[in-house]
Amino acid sequence: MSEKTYHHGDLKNALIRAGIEILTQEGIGGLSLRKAARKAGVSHAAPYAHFADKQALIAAIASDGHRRIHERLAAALAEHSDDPTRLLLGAAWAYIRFGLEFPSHYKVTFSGTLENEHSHPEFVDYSQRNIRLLQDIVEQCRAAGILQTEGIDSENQAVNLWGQVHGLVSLVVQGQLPGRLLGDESIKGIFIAGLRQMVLVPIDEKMLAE
Amino acid sequence: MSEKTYHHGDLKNALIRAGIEILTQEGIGGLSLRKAARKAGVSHAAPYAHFADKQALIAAIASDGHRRIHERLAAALAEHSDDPTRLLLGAAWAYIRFGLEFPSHYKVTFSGTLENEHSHPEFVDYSQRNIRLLQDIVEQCRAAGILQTEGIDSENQAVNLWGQVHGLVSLVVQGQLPGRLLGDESIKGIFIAGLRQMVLVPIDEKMLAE
DNA sequence: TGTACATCAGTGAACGCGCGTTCACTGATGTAC
DNA sequence: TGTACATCAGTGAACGCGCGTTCACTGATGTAC
Repeated sequence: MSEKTYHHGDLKNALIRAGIEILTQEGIGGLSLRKAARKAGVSHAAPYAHFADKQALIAAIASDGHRRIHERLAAALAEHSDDPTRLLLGAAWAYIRFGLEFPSHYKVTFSGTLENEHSHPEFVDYSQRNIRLLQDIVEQCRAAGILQTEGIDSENQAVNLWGQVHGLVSLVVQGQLPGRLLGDESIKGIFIAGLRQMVLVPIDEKMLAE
Repeated sequence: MSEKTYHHGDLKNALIRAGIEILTQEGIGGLSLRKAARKAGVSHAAPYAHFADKQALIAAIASDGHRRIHERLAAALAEHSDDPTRLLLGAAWAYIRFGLEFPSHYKVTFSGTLENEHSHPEFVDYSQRNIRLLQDIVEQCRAAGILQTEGIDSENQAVNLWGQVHGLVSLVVQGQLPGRLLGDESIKGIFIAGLRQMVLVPIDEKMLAE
């Protein structure tokens, strides 16, 4: 993989990876096509063979964020197919952990750096896959009597749940919470306390393994 | 206010207003010190008499966002001092409306465009004033038996509530929700449904006047 | 009331920079025969 | 297996641009006497 050849072979993905690294190290302001090309060991014009413009690279990175979240949610779904309470907790916590581990990637995925979401169908697809997956999870929980079904349909409930978790991650990632609340344990506590109010069965903090 | 004088008189605030306008019209990427100066009718070097650098202008705009939110929350508090249910609904809805009316301003306030939040004490102050105000509201609701008090302290509860509302606004403002869910009425519905799950008394949609 | 002077908000030229994007090109690859 | 050729991913020079920031300056303001 590290031989230098005229043709890179996997430049598109290499640029996405490079972009994510730049994001992680320098934040959103530091991302440029030229820098990504440099990091991938390629001339600054090479990206144009794979991306129409800078926005297209950003769209690819944002889509990749959704894809990674999808992976994690799907893994939770597979692991806890027998226990909806653990499923809900596991999925939400997996989501939160992605945000905390890769704050800059998370921000690009959600913070509107992408200017015209709807002109990047691949981004919209990935995003909607996640909504659907979340709605599946919510429906399993409703069927098992873990979530209220009265006065709210499953789509609304899924959006609310997503909003709650996303909001919490955003506040943390964007430095809006006082420092005292920022530790992993503290965030877990806040998250559990919030979930407890929505869920109809008792929740034990120890259900969040790892 | 519109005579042309050598000394502007209120340039600092004029630049903040200009910045907010640019944000509204062109989004975050369009904001530059030079453009704000142009819009305020002043040479491109003039801003440096009032802001140390570009980040300082961004910090001022973000602080102004928090200030405006504070105004709205305080107004809700004053208006509904006798009815905690309406207070909670009114405050949350006032917050949401600010985000929907001024999406770009909202984004700058919360989306981490500001690089080093903690080196802008004025921003931190404004942000913490809002947390405190929200916590006051939560405490009133707890005392009135409208919010659960078991298993969650008022700070956690305030952060959760904030997270939920902020998350919902963010998803909308950043185009993450399918178009079908984006109307004002639809958002109101989602919001009410979410709140209903957290609040111990019945909520009537009509409580959200306006 | 009038004058001298310190203060400071604004000007405009100049700097260097990295960026996005285009273009004519070249080197490698794979396929038809 | 060998050759001709189309395809296309990559190169490097060049473009124009707006930006952040600095600096020596100038015009207005207000205050001490």
